[in-house]
Amino acid sequence: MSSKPEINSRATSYDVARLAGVSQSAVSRCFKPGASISKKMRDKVVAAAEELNYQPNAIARSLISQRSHMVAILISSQINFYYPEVLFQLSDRFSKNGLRVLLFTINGEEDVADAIDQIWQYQADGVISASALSIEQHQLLQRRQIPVVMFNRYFYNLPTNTIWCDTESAVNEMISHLKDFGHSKFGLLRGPDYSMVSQERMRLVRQAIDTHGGQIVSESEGNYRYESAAAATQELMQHRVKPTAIIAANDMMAMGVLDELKNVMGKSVPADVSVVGFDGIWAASFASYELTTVRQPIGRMAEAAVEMIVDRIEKPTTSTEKRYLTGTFVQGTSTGPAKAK
Amino acid sequence: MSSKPEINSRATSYDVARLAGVSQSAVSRCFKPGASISKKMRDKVVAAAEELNYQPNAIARSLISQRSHMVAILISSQINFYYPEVLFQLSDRFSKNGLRVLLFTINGEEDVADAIDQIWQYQADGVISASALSIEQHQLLQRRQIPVVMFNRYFYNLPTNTIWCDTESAVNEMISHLKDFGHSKFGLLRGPDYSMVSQERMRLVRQAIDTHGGQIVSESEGNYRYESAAAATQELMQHRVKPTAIIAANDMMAMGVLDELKNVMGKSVPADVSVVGFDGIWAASFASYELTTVRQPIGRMAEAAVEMIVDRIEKPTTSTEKRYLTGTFVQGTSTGPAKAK
DNA sequence: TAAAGTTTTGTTTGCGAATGCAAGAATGCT
DNA sequence: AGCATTCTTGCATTCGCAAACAAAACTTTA
Repeated sequence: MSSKPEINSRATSYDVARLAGVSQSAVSRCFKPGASISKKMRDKVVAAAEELNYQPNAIARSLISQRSHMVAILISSQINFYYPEVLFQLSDRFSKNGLRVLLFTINGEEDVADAIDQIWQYQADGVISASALSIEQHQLLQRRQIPVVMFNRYFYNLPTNTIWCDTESAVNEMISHLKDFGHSKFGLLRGPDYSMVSQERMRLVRQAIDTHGGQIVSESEGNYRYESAAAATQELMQHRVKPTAIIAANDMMAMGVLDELKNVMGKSVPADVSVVGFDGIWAASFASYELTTVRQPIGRMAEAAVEMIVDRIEKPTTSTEKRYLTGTFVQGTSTGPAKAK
Repeated sequence: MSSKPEINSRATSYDVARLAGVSQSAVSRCFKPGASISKKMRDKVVAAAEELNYQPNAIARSLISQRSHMVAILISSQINFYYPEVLFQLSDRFSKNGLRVLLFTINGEEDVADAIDQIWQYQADGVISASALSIEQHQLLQRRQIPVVMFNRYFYNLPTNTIWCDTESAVNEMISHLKDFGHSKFGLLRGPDYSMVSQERMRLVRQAIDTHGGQIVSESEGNYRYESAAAATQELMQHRVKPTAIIAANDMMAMGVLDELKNVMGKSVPADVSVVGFDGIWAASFASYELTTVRQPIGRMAEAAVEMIVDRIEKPTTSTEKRYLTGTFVQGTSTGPAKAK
């Protein structure tokens, strides 16, 4: 209340107890929600605590209670607007749930290993992984009994907690939408071949193309990053039969494709070529792009991830679960009628 | 080494000590760099530790050593590509310095207050603030003896540790560049008026315009966000004397201006209007924008911030310091010759 | 009003590692 | 060899709080 310019050394629960004339355990109870304590006692303690500017030491509390109330987030530090969106969504929600975020930005395999050690050392209550994680690393965390939720990651035949975006019907809509515009020659810009997300997206795309008719006239592999799209676009367009629509495995690359087409190759989008992506990142909706895409419900996915990890922390024996949230088809202006031959 | 599918309960230094036939303090010393310990002892301990998969408990270590090796980062969760860039740069560097990042994404005043409490409770060793922080809140942290480094924030007349980008000469270059292109009628899109960054940038812009000649024909205020640029652009362009160049207080808004001009108002950039921004965010370099801008050396600034906070943690009595890193003028294609009248 | 039940409070121990101190081992020096 | 010096090691204590248990205070009920 009053401003205190002087330097306080940190007050402990004993200091508060002494000032309030009660025992240390009373102070502890006063700060533990749901503990049995009388109003009179609480008032006394609170008054003393305020006087001393006391706040419980979370470190000590973590040590004794074996619960740090910290959750680790592993996230790729790759320059891809998708990740920051996920991260901020997760972080906002964790703080609303009374959990602190221990952030690990991942640049490579060795960063993950390091992060896993730190998670263990800091007794993180749980882990959300939105970055590459090997099966071994996942198992290591399991052995250490740390709940893990994979965000848009997956292992076949392994019991993992996963939040996944189901894009099947949206992909169907997307291809149908392109078909309606008269597209039948597609160019595919895949993500890295090891990426399950890319594999799945491309599988659904092929399946939908089979269903609706049309053919894939050229293919290329990118690394999900904006920069990788330039060369890939050239490759896709140099094919003898040119695609009239390019399907990129994520928005970031789709933006790169669009930029390469429009600003480097002098093509017009969608008049000459249509472009679609995946993710529904914010930047894809900018007027310069207005991508047609399959949007992940990132907010809801983050929500679900937080719920799931909180459950697993509270009840570690809960069996694993995969939650599929449905992606939605978003029509932008990057798609239009196929150019007449 | 060998794969151990069974569930280990966590080993403590006592377990290791018992297995190695030494005292607990020997184990502790073995894991403390620079402690006095013989090779024979170290080998014994390391062997036992590996056998038990032991890693020191950072929580316990923090409690006794009064050093958590965690640094808090306060960062606005506003949708502005600048922040994620800063955050990832900081995070990557902290992990290289053996510090963990406790992330606080900030949505409003009350989030900051909450974060400050958590920082105190978790005994964070230091704080990097790249979000709004009131003087009172800053002082509270000072009273609690927690080193703070402000990232692109500032208080007049207060001893604070600050990393700041000095854009004076770059702004000069920018205006001179516009002048060379024949621009003399400028539209200013300010950031929020309380923002020191915006104040400073606009001050330098006005000063440079005074120096090089030219006039500000219209002004508007935005909130640094992409969306706020649309209406502001309309406002700027509806003036009786239309600006031939628009100067936005950050790239995010400059991108919005560009999009509004090109994609909504049907203008051409830079043929009809030139646009410039500030920050030098990655997205501003995309082919659809290629903004002319004043780039902050974000990497070096992050580096400096980390260095500074590490110094302050190691030697808390070090006097405060402001470090000004020089921004650079970056010429894109969003600027060109002023349209003949 | 006294016994039984309920709630509140205090006492004590322990979470897991770091560290000052003192004892013990190893080394240097004459 | 004998003594001083340096290096290692173990013992005991400490960090700040939580929680099991015991003791005390307060309610209820017959």
